[in-house]
Amino acid sequence: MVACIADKWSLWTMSVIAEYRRPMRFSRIMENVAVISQKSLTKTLRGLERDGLITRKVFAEVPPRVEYAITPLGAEMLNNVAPLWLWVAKSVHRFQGARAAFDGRSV
Amino acid sequence: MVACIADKWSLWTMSVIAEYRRPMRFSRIMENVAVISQKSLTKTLRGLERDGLITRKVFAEVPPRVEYAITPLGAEMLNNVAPLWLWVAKSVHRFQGARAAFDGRSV
DNA sequence: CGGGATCCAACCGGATACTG
DNA sequence: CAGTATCCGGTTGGATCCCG
Repeated sequence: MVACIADKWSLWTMSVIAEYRRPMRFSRIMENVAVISQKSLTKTLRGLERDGLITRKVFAEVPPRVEYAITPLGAEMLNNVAPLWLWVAKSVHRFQGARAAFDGRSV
Repeated sequence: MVACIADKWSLWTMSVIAEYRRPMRFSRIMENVAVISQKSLTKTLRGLERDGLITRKVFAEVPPRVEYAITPLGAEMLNNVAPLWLWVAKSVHRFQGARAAFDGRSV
C-alpha cells in the first residue's frame, strides 16, 4: 500500500488531476496521461481513491459521468514529492554519465 | 532506469550502505537488508552501481571479498529522498485513516 | 461514457542448487 | 564468500470484448 509513490502511473495521474484545478472526467484524464490503458488508469484511480489522495464522484446520468479531484492529502503529497522530482530532473545528466561510463568500461 | 527510487529494495539497500560509513561486504549488507534474497540483492547492487549510486570493488582473494560503498551522487540522492520519507512516515496514519474509511463504507 | 471481465505476454522476486 | 543458473508462482499491464 501507499504504493502511490512507487507505482508506475500514480504520480503522473495525480499531477494531471491536480494541475487541472477542477473536477476531471475519466476520459479527459486518459487523454492527458497519454499512453495509459483504460484498465491501468481505472486501477490507478481506484488505488489513489483508496489511499485518500483523490475523490471519485459518480453522477447518475446517461451517459455516465465520473469526476475525479485531488484531495488535500493528495496535494500535500505532490508538494512533498516535488523537490525530489526537481532534483532528479536536474541530476539526470549525472545518472546518464555514470551509466555511460559503466556501459563503456567493459567493452 | 533511475528506477532506484521506485525499486523495491534500492533505497533500503542504499541507506544501509550509507549508514555503515565504510566499505561494506555483500554478506553484511544482506544481513542488514534482512529478508532480501541474494539474487535480488545482487540485482539491486548491480543496478545501483550502474547508476553511479554505489561503487563495487572486487578483491582477488580466497575467499572472495567484494566491498560496496556509497558515492557522492548516492549520498546526495538519499538526502533528497529523506524529506519525503519523513513526510510519509509522519503521514502514515492519515493514509491508514483514509484506507479504513474507504474499506468500511461499502460494508 | 466509464468501466468490468477475460485472456495473455512480460517481468519480478523468492527458493534452490551449484561454483570459482 | 559472492555470486550464477534454473525453475516457478504471483503480479503487472496491454488488448479485446461486453455492458448499463
